[in-house]
Amino acid sequence: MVRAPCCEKMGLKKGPWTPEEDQILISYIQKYGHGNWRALPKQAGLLRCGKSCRLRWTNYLRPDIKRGNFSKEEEDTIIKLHEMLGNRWSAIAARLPGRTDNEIKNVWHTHLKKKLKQNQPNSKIKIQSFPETFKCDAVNHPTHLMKLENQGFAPVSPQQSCSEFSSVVTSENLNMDSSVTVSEIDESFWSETLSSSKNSSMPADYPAIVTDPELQFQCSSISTLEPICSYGFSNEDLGFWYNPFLDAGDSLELPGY
DNA sequence: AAGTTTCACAACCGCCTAGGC
DNA sequence: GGCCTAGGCGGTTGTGAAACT
Repeated sequence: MVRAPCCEKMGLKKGPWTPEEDQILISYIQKYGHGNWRALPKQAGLLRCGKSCRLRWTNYLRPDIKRGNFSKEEEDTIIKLHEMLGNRWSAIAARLPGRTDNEIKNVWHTHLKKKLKQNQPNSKIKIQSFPETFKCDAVNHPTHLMKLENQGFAPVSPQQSCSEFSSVVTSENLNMDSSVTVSEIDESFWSETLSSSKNSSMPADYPAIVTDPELQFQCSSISTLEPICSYGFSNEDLGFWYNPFLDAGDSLELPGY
């Protein structure tokens, strides 16, 4: 692919936008829309590349953008969504009306990452009861790229057959309020897990716990899940755990979300 | 008060993907 | 099917402001 010449070589301007440039862009888009970003700057009389115009509009000038500091609620939402989705800023922004991916990315790197480090030295989730109602305090776990280990609970791993997995997940050695250590795993875990579950002993209708985009938890079956990236599954962007005690369609309570 | 460092955030860069031809 | 382009995304950088020495 032939890369387009950079802005400077084309004699186009870079760097911070002036109020005059902003006004030209706003007026043009209000009048004609932004069907073709590449052609827009020329037609509007701006010495900018289309990409720069698109970024300025989507990140700063759009009328539906919420300016100002993030509220506590918004910060909490970002933290929770980041646990589920990782650095998928646009997916996170889609769930925060009026906020842009760039803004969320910045607030994450400048505030929230530090805040999390200070507040959460240990990565643990708490199992409150199991298996009648699966409850967990998910506030502290870092991302959904994790493996639940020991104390009688583990997600399915590529090496485990269905029966082996069932035997691992028992409630007998789980006490109320017992904790489960969480460790991060590499991205191949989920893709391997999916291929393993599809290839072998995992029944197609094996129940899974699925987090949906609205942060509601529900059960589904593995047959309805599709990989969307190396570490997630679903039609959209979901994390999941297996729980053989649940049937597809069951609902669960997961405080903290 | 002046110089230096740190912080916050806007903007850019380069890669990827979808879609048209 | 291959090429090309536009748009979208996440990572990174640049720069002005604030805090610190």
